[in-house]
This record gives sequence, C-alpha cells and structure tokens, in this order.
Amino acid sequence: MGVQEHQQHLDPSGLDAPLPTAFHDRLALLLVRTGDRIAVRGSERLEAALGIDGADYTALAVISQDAPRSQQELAQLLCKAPAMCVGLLDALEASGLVARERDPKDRRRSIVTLTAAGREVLAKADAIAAEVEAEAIEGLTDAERDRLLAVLLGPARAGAAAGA
Amino acid sequence: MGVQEHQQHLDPSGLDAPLPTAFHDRLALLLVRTGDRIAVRGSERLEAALGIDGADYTALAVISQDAPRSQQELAQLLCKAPAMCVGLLDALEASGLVARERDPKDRRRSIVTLTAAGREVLAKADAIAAEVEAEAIEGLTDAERDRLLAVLLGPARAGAAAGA
DNA sequence: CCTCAATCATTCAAGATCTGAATGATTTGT
DNA sequence: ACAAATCATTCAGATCTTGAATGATTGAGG
Repeated sequence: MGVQEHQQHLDPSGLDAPLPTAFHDRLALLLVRTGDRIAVRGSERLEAALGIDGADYTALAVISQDAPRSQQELAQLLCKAPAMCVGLLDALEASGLVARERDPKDRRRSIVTLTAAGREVLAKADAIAAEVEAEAIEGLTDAERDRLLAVLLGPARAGAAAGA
Repeated sequence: MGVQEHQQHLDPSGLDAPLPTAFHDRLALLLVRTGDRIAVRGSERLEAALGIDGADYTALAVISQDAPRSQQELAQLLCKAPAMCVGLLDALEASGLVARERDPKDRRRSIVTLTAAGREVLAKADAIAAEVEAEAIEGLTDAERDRLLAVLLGPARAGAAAGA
C-alpha cells in the first residue's frame, strides 16, 4: 500500500501506543497515523490469514477493478516505480494469484490479470480490510462513512459520484 | 513521517496520479493513500519552507504538547524504535530547534524541549500542515471535520471530548 | 523498407532506511 | 553493596527504494 515516498514507519510494537495529545488538534498528523495503522494492522492480518501483505492486496484490487493495460499503468495507479512492480508481480505470479500475458497488440506490454485463486484471495482480503476499516472509523454512521469516502475521493470523484 | 514498519511508499512523482477505481469502495485503501499523500505533500512543503520533514514536524509537535519525560517515551508516542529518535533529535538539536538536558531526577534520561526557534518553526509548520489538511478533506464542513477528528481519536478520546 | 526515437519490462548496483543486539552509564530493589 | 532493570547511544546486518542501463518491440519519417 503505499504512496510514494515517504511513508513514515509505524513501529509494529507501538501500534497500540497511546495517541499523542499533539494529534488532538492536528488532523493532518492524525490522518497520517490512521493510514499507517490501517496499513500495519491490515498487513499483519492479511499475512496471517492469506499470506499476502497490504501492498499485495492493493495490487490485487487494482488489477481486478482498474484492469491496467501495462505494468507501467499499474505502477502509476499504485504510486510505485515500475521497477518495484516487477518483484511484487513475480511473487503474486509464483503464488498463482495473477497471470502475466503479453499484449498481442503491443508485445512490449504485459497485461496482468487475476486468476481464479486471485479472485478468491481478493474476496477474502476485502473482508479483512473491511474489518480493519471498521475498527479505524468505529462510531461513524454508514451515512457518515459514505460521506467521508466521497470527500476523500476528491472533488473530481465527488462530481462523478453525484452524477452516478 | 512514518510509522514504522511498513509504510508503503508513495512515488513522489505519482502523487497526482489518478486514484484507482478500486479505491472507490475500499475505504481502508483510501485512508492509507490519503495518509501517504498528506505525508508526502507535507514533507515537500515543510522541506521547502522550513527545512524540516514530516517526521521532524511530528516530533516537534509531540515534544511541545506531550512533554515526554524521556526519549523512550517520545519514541513510543512517535511509534518509532528508540534508536531512530537519536538521529532525529541530533538533527533537530543541530538546527537549534530542540535542546536535550539530563533529567536531574534520573540522569539516565534526557528531557527534550523546544527552543524558542523550535516554537517558531512549529507554529509555521502548523500553518503548512493545516493547508495540506484542508486540501485532503476539501468539501468537509467544520462540523464534519471535528466529527472526523473525534472519531479517529478513538472511543477513549471521544468520551473525553464529550466530557470536555 | 530502413533507421531513429520512444516505450516497455527487467535487471543491477548504489543509496537510504530500519531493526536488533551490544555497550556503558545510572538507578532501583534486596 | 550487588544484581537486575532502564536509559541513550552505537553499530552492523537486513530490508527496501531509487536510478540508470539493457534488450525487445513499436511507430514515425524518409
């Protein structure tokens, strides 16, 4: 899961540490910590239950739903350097969760697709992610959750959502 | 600013990449990406304006407001290994933003405090963080923002907030 | 056709980052 | 006093990322 640079690393052992009071009126810091907590907790549980981590899960979800037409496009969606996707996909392919096939229209590109096993793992991973999400935003009503989702998707997406 | 382990890395160049549609109904992934984006964008701007990064800013805020009584306590609040705080504080001390002094009550510990310059930088950094935050949650009303803050602070904190 | 530039996946080496154990100083409990 | 625990710090090994280089393939132009 990661964006690009720079994530800060949460200490796995420190995940249950008390939140600094400095975060009480600094939403930016709180959002960063929340994202990290979800990433760490999610990776732990995904690893234990399915043998994949958060980055793998993100890749599976994007491959399934965005159907990128090249690894470069996938890399962009994942906010990763193309070189980083190679190892990620090698592992997922070795596990039988994804398949790489050359694009017949442009043999430089490889099109990555989910296998049946990949779809199964994704479905189970989604359930785990939903649990972790629920813990992170415990107390939010369904309507509030949907509102948050729309806002975080950004103005462009908000418009699209309104239209849909 | 990182947590510890496991952050995923956002590609700095990919920050403005389109959000995968796979995130449209996966709030956990969206929250992770949002946190990473705030961390990356925040670090960029803090670096340019003040010469510090997100981790430095987080440390300054925590030192200022939580007044940790040892570097170990600071490390816990930052979700970092104690060893990681050494270099972080060395740099902040060299920049004249923080001061380390031995605790007279327990000379094993060093108490870290903000210098006058540190307080100034923190104030400016807070302004930058507020800008980045505003961009991330653009469209949220003030009431909604406060609600989000309370929820992310967790049930324990929510109770405290209600009491206050 | 044939060449040149661009694009793609991949590899590799260099650099940055993190973790974990080891060290020396200091405190606490017995 | 002594032993065990705690603290800041250092260091080396492991991990992870980046950036340039490579070989294959495509598209454009002449």
